[in-house]
Amino acid sequence: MITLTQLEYIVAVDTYRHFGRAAESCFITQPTLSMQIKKLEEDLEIIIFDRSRHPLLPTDVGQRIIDQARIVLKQNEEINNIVKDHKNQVSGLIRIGIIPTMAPYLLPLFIGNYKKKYPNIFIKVVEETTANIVKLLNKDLIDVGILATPLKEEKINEKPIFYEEMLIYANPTHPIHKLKEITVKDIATPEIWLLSDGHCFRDHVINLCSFWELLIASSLSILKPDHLKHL
Amino acid sequence: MITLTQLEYIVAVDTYRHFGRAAESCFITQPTLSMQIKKLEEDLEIIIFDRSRHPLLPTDVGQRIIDQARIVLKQNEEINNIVKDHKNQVSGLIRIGIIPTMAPYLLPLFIGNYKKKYPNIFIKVVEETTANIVKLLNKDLIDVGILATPLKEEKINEKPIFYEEMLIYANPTHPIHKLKEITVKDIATPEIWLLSDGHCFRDHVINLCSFWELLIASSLSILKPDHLKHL
DNA sequence: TAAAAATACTCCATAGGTATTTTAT
DNA sequence: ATAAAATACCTATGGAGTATTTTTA
Repeated sequence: MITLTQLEYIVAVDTYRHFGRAAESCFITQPTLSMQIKKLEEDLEIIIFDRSRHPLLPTDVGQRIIDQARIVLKQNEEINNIVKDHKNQVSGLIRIGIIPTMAPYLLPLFIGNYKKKYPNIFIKVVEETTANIVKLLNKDLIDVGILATPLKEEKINEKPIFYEEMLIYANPTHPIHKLKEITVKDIATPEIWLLSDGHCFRDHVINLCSFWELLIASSLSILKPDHLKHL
Repeated sequence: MITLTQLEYIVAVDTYRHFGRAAESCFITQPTLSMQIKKLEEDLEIIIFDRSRHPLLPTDVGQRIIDQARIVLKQNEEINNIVKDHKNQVSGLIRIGIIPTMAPYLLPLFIGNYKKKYPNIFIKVVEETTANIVKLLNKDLIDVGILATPLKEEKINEKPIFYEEMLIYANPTHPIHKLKEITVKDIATPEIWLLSDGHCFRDHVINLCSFWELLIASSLSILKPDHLKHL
């Protein structure tokens, strides 16, 4: 019979791609972890990890099993949430990944109230790039990511929390003020001031330019907390 | 730590509402079952079953936990399906509940092909009334139900497999032949021939009458296998 | 030749059993 | 009085440990 413990162990090995560190993360020794994983593999008559690769890699079936194991564990965690909810003792750690551009404007809007409502929840915030947040989500090293959508990542469930107009700010004397509609060509100029390369909002502007050929706005307005009043 | 075994046990007790029979269904003795359930209740510091009621009943939290436990177990079962799928050895038991009116016409349309494709699957068919099929589904005593929708049961996922016209068959000399549209009043007559009370198709006709006030058909055409060719 | 995973063995916590008592209709 | 669940006690499987060997970049 498969055990939840075994599922935790294969998920840990998948996360760390290293038996020793995975064992440590589960607060057990490496031989114990090896033993349990071997037992699971023998029970299922399936090789889950290819140890010949370095760093080790799950096999194809192994990956499918691990993905399903993550679902089982998440659903099992829900039981504990039901219990805690019933005892009015919602507690635990919530790990939030957020892009640095949003962090100082978004977090103050809810962290305070949230801590007041759930004093036993600890909130850990990591500021990371979009790409890294996606990686951390996929490895279950964070619980939520706050970033600019859409991601089009299969395993990530997106929930828009607000939409933003994109605006262009220009000097009143700038010729752009006379235009009714602003196209890509009108801002394809070195005069434009964007976030530097690597920032997702820059990518969004670039995407808008290349795909839609019609740019309505710049990314800078995102930073205005006024726009977030309804949160 | 909660174990999958414990989840199976509370689900069994919920299903049978009886420790002895639940234990039997899990192939263990009653004291062992009692012990595990007590242990789970102590671990969670929550009473799951109210033993003072006869037959015993889950508490409110208990019911929420049991419902979640069923989800966890189903998701865990998926791991075995992945394994079997990988070994091209899809096997197991599929329990189908079907209303007697449909059974002899629907089942022959797929059972044969299905058994050919998955020779290691055993199919168990029970013919039951709609109400009983719903009960069996909720208790996980069957895997699928085939019946006339809609049920409006919260926990049951409906998937229409085909729609049927409802037709009225009448003697050529009957005055109904002269009507362009047939309303409830036109068939509110003792002449109508319906399935007897308790049959869901009769209920459907009754519902059509009371809610839509316009009846297009009778239930009898359901029985014509010609209508199922596209399956 | 290091670092990582597997193996050998020991130990003890606990799932499961049998026999019996307690509790509730 | 009877059926059902809880309790007491025993057994043995297997999860987890330490020490060591094997494997491979």
